[in-house]
Amino acid sequence: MSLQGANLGKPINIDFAERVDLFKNTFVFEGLGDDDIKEIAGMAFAKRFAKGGSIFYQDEPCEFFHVVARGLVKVSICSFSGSRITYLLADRGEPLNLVGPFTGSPRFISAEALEETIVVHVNREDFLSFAIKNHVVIINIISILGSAIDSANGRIIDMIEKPVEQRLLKVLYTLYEKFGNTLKFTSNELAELAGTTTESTLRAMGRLRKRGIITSGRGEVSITRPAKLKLLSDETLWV
Amino acid sequence: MSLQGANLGKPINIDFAERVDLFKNTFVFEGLGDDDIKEIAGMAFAKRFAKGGSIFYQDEPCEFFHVVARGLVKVSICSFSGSRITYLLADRGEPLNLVGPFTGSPRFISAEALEETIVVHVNREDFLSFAIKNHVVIINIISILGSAIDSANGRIIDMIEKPVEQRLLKVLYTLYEKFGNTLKFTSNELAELAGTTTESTLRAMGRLRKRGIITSGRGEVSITRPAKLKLLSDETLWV
DNA sequence: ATTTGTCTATGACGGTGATCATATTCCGGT
DNA sequence: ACCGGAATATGATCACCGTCATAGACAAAT
Repeated sequence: MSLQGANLGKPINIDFAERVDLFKNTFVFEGLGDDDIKEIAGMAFAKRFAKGGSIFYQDEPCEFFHVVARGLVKVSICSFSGSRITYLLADRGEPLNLVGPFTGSPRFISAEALEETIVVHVNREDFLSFAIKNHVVIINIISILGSAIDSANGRIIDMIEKPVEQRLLKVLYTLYEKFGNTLKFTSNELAELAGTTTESTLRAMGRLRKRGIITSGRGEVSITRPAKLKLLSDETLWV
Repeated sequence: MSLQGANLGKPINIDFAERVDLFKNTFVFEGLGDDDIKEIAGMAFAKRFAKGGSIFYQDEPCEFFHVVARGLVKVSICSFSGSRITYLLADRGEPLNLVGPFTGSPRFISAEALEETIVVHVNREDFLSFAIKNHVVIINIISILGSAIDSANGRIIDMIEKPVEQRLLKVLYTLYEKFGNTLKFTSNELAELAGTTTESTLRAMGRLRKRGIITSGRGEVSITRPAKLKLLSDETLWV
């Protein structure tokens, strides 16, 4: 159980060239010239987080713009009563917080490393003035936020009209497209994506196993019939 | 039943001064100087829509930035199977589409006038270059989008952990804060906000009526005990 | 005045899935 | 090597709520 402040991340040095390479693969910066990329890369510094480490916590004011350089980060939102949904699974090149840098105010999300992870930070104000100077960045951010809103609304509709099993299929197919055949997630993590309980996820997975669509072991699921999966889950999420 | 293109809205003239006044009350433009407000107001023109009229329809590419000048507009998203959730109830000063102008691409939302309504339009490109020139606008937009994302995620969690009645309480309290004691909405419209069916909404309303929290008539609900309502629905939505 | 459609209202039914409980397996830490 | 915690697995229960059906009230239209 990762207590707040338990794993704050250790500063770590990564090459300027490596940071440039990272930002060239970051969608938010797509459309920028090399010089601009270098400018923002020059302001960035990195931290390393162990599995389970907390990159930021809900209700903390936003100080940095974060981009994952290596590893995998789960961004999730948790209710008072304890239910939690994960909202983004960010790997290399994906930012963790697009809104925070603009408002500075805390939001109800927290970010946790799902494996050994390196996250690159840029000071909020630096990122802000850089974004404002470079319109492309703004447009990219707004279009990503638009997708996020669409996705969230889609999930609401799915909660209304789709049974657990179909939501899980959608989750699995989305993850398959992003991470490939072998998905290193626990049933609990999948449940947080599908908006259901661990038990229901386990039961649904049992059925999918019987139908030969997946195999599963402790902390991992393998897609054996992607084509069938695709067929069954017509749409995908944005995760 | 409003068929596509049935009510496209009639061009209508409204004073320059009136447009300026509108934009001064539009949160997206908060922080702008008078001259800037006048500049964007100069580019705006208005249309009138009858009750039930369609301001824009899903899958249409975005051509304009829209702001409600008078009346009330329901922005909603509809699934293939027909379930629909309403995502925004916009009255005077509220924009209908913040993302569209930046991407230009169609999104899965549609906007319908709930009463006699006047909507002010600005050409997408005009609005875009204006926003980019004026950083405050960008920051305002991004912070609104952030709220929208938070709200949508909150609704997902509510779908998981709150029963219909509590979701309805939240909807009613939110509407009460925005529109006052008398809410001119049908049970079906409330259902689309609470993420449930018309029948379940009607049943829940019956219970609230028995508890003396509301009274209701055809197409309208009145809040008789706001304090109790507030107490029961600890949080509010962003609608 | 009659009709038509929308909105409200309520009953009956049945399934889904959350909750609680228990058992077993697997992995990591000491 | 042992122990403890986490993850998987599965059963039993039951309330919520979606679906279908029916009926009446009200408003607007012809």
